[in-house]
Amino acid sequence: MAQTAGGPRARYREQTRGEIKEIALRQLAEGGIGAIALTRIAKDLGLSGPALYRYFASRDDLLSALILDAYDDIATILRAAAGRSAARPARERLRELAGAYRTWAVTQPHRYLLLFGSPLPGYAAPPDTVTSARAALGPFVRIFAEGKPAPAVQSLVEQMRAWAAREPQVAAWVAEHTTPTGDDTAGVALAGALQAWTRLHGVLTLEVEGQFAGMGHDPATLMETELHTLADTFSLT
Amino acid sequence: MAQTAGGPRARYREQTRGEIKEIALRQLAEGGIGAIALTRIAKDLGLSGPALYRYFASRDDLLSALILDAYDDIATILRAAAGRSAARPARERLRELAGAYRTWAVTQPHRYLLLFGSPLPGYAAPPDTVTSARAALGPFVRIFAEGKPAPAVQSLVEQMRAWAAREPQVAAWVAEHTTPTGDDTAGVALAGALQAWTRLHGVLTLEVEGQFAGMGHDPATLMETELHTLADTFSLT
DNA sequence: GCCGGAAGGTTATATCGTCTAACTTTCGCT
DNA sequence: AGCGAAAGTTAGACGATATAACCTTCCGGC
Repeated sequence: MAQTAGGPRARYREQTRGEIKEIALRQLAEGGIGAIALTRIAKDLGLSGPALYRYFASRDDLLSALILDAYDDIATILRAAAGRSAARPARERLRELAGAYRTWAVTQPHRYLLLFGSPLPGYAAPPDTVTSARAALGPFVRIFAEGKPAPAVQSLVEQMRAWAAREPQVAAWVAEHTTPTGDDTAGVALAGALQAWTRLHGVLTLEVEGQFAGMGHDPATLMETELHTLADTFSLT
Repeated sequence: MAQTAGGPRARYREQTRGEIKEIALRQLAEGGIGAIALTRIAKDLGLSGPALYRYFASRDDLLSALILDAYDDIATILRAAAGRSAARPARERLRELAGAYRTWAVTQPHRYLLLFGSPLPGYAAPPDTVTSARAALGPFVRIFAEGKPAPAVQSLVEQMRAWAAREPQVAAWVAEHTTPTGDDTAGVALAGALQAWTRLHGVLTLEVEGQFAGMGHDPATLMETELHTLADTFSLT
């Protein structure tokens, strides 16, 4: 986080915001999103009621902050996983990334659900989340840039190629993570990353929500199978 | 639904329960799960407040009913899709099933999220949901029973085979949907169905939650790609 | 050093939601 | 005809979000 310099007032403010978020995360872990209650946070802090509104304009505002933090967190651990395995073959890098992602998700399921569970009633994701989500996906893009996609995924590759061609920001984002080798690198890289992300979520949301309860498989095995076959589809080394 | 015979009292009761659920679905469609409020339902019905508790013991009780209805609904449309395409090759049957499933989800996203969005605070899924979920998956099991899985999915197939061997109910459920041809039909069928379900959810939850907003692809294409490659993995005809 | 004003905190209150308690009314059934 | 359960009512406890109106602390410029 930034240094939060400024006067002592600003520093105190930032610290209090931090404490509030901390307690909110505890409530989240204990009872899910619905259990995050400003009044109870206030009580925990020894404050009373409306004082919290000095720090967060509304409950949604607090939740937004938690969501942004979580995205940042994920981006960080994924960057770390990517760095840790940078020298290894693409398949293993994918495995490492996915493993880090899954660990994050299953060790703090409520936080994962905060990001990917049902969107809140009237809640509209702040535009920053798109940026953050992209940052998180970056490492996946890099991996699939080297892929040679099977015919079955061709139309998806084509759509992604067109997307990158249409929006310069996207092309720039891809370029940031790849050293372009061929012509439609961007399309392949984006398609692979999208599929990887989608498959991870397929497994993880079901696992984290407990929908696999009573089914005789190890979710980790399912996830690895999903990524294994994806790596095959893109002929990853 | 059953004839709900019995006295006129029972019939009236059942009808009122139906109206309550109807209004609840409307609120769900308009504002998500959080927008379902017993008091407002009561107002809509011209009743006042606590009267609803004669029909549903609690808000969670009402939600449970909605969830069960939704599962039944899905099972029904999937059965229909399976019947509609019974004579066609496995790949096309998969496509038909997935299409029906996706249509259901995207035309009533809130209802889909009711089933697969974040679980409610203290809500524990009634055991019936497991039954219902299994019923919904049945048609997928049938399709993959004919598959010849690639080596990449072997460990998953093995786990599912062991599961069926361990729990007679599961074996019976599989047998109900297949005409066993080989030895480990059950393992293959279950693994394929599980993967199909997982992939569908990966795409659909992201789509329905709007997480694909601003990404340059058609979710339908992504879904078809995902299933196409799965069909390849299982060498479906 | 001092004092003006913003930031932090308070209590009171409106509103809305779930759910219980206690009472009354309706109406099917014997 | 009338018993009794089902259906409905009002009153109210409780907890949550959020606003209003009002003190209090203390940073910072002069």
